Formats: sequence, structure tokens, C-alpha cells
Amino acid sequence: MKERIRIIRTEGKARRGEIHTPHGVIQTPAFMNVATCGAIKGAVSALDLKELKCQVQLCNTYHLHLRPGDETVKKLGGLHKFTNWQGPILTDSGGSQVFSLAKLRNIKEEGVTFSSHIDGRKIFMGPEESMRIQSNLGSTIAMAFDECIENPAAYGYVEESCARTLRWLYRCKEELDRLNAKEDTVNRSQWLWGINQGSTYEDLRKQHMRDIRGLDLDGYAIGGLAVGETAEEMYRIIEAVEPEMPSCKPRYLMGVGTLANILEAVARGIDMFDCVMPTRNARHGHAFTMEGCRNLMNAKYELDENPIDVSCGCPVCKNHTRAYVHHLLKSKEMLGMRLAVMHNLYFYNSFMEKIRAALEAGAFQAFYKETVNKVSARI
RNA sequence: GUGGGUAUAGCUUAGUUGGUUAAAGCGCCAGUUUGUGGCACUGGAGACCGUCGGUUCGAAUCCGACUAUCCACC
Repeated sequence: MKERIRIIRTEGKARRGEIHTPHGVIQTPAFMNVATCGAIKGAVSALDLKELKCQVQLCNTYHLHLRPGDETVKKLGGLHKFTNWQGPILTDSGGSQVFSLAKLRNIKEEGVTFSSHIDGRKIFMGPEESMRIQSNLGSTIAMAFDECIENPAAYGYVEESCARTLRWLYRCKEELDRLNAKEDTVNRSQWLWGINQGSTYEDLRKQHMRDIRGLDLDGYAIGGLAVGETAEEMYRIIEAVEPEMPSCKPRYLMGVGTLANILEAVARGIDMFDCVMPTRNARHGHAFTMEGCRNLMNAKYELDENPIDVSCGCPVCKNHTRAYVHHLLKSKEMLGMRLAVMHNLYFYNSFMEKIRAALEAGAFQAFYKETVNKVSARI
């Protein structure tokens, strides 16, 4: 089995590692910054990402396929050149979007037919299409095309869906191997990560993980969590699946999550995360701090001249007051969103940095205990 | 000065032939956001319906006067 993550140190199940990709090294545990359409929402450009301690960008296959079109991105030299971000990029397979955003979907063995959320036109996407699109985008890591099921789900349906997602995975691997061998492919060393499914059923989760680990992929994700089940159920499923995950591969918990979720998942052996929470919440005025989450729209910040987070070293906290960001958000100035998004991304990325430092020092448990309740509070 | 119109929540307005706690949007106050349809969603507070008098069992609604404001004309 080829090694795709170098583990530097462990504490219990928690891992401090390095993933060496063709586009650079990812220090783990890591948070991936969501740039759905090739840009982080909130007017944040690739030029800002280094300053925000961003390591990996996550772009969406579904959105970029619809607009500007993956063929267009390929003509422009792939996502790295197009967005001018030279670090690692992970593309989501479109599986989740097809199932959550697109209307009138119809799932068959070949793939899924659905209508575009932009203009309603009918689109077909299956494993081969998803791989072709991701290959055109030229991301560092391509995710397998899967079915993401909302919880709770009926056992029989989950069983059937897992079997289909597994058959789709074989087709993904075959198609990506073929594409990586082609001369005119944007990124000929594109990685493929598989996705574990099985809803909240431990036996289906474990069996599915055993099925996909045999393919010796470049990484493994746990999908279909944080989609309706409780946090406790999510932790239980991670605990059940983790022993079946190869230790020499990156482990990615898709779509998660809150700061507490991330701490709990790191403690259970997860290396990578992505979530819309720092960006979406910022657009609605919520800022994360080491004391808890603040709603900057609240009237109490009108005359507050403190930085968003007094202990934060981000460009926003170093230069602007809560009162100013409050005013910009209330006035719906674009800069308000931008500043809030920049702060939240820096906060998430530096939170991960703190987790890594704690792991290196053998002090993760202590960090967890002193942080988990504080950062979850609302203030 | 004459004729006509309009006065309902902070703002813009809806209120059917007079009939229970007067409605909506924006704004305000708060909450929710977990592999992101870019500014969303869910709540809440807030009006003695311009003033005074009359008709009526009952008036935002009908009548009168007054006040404010708009339009036209002199």
C-alpha cells in the first residue's frame, strides 16, 4: 500500500502528519477553505490566502461544470493557473451537490440525471463524467463520485446505495487512470480519494470501508455525516470506521464542521476537514473567536472599538474595530463580508495550527479540554 | 383665496358592502446556518388608524369641523 501521509506524531488516535502532494505539502490536521466556484465567497482572492494561513482550496465540480464549464477551465490551463493558486486543490465530485441542490434528479446505475440550478437544463453525471470534469479542472485531489444520503435513512436503501457507490468507485478509478495516462491531461498525477458511506449503520460503514480500502487509493473520506444526525451519532460512526481506515492514507471528514466537531474528530483520528461554516456564517455576520462565536450584527457592537478577537493576529483584527465591521455589515457594504470572511478563515486555519502545535508538544488532550467549551459558546 | 385629493407601525403602503386580538414589505431587535444556489431562513418588538365631535349595538371604514400635506385654478 503506497504511503500518502507521513505521520510525525500521534496522541491517542489523534495524528500530526504531512501530506506531500505534487502541489506542495499539507500540514495536518488541516482545514480546507471552500472556494465553490473557484473563489472563496466574500471577495477573497488567491492573493489573500497565504496571509489567511490557507493550505488547501476546495472547489466544486458541479458548479464549475455548469459555469464557466470544465472545458473552458482546461483551455485556460486548469484551476491552478485559472485561479492563480499554486497550492493543493481538492475538487468535490459533485455527488453531494447533485443530491442536495439539483432538482428533479433521477438515480440510475449509470449515474444521475438532474436539472441545473442555473437554467434548469437537464444534465447527466456519472462516475466517468465526474472524473472527466475533475481531470479537466486539473485539481490535485479528485473525489470519487458517490451518493450522499440525508440522515436518517432506511437500512435497505443505504445498503443498496453503498453497493452502487462502490461500483461507481471502480468506474471512477478506471476512468481516472485512463485520463491520467493521456498526453493532453492538465494534471497527469491527479489523486483519487474514495468516500465511505453507510449512513448511521456501523456494520454498513465498516463493510463499505473494507471494500474501498482494497483499491489502494490516495486517500479516504468519510462522507454522509453532518447531514441530519446528532453530533454523538457522528462521533460513534467515526469511531466505528476509523479502525478500518488505512493509517498510511489521509483521512478526510467531509463537510465538517464546528470547532468542537473538528476537535472531536481529530481526537478520533481524522486529518482533514472542510466546511462552509466560517465563510457562510461570516456573510451573515457571525465571527469565531477563542472566547466563542459573536454576532457582529448585534447592536451591542455599535460603539465597540475592540478587534473582533482580542487574541487574534489576522489582518482584520490588527487593523479594524468591531464597530467598523458592524457598521459595514449593517450597511451591506461588500467590505463587511470580506473582512468577516477573512477573519473567520484565518481563525479556522490558525485553530488548526494550534491543534498541530499541541499534538507536536504531546499536549492535545490539554488543548482539547481547555478549548472545546470556550469556542463552542455564543457570546 | 377657490375646487379636489390624501392623512393607518420609524418608512412605503393594504384594509373588501361599518362586525372578534388592524395586514404586508423595508427598517429595527434577536436566533438559525456543517462535502455553499452571494447576501438566505425563522422568530420578536413596534399603530389608542391626523385631532375633536357626531351617527350606530358596533367606526380605520359613514357624517361634520379643525389641522397638516399634495395637486389644479385664480
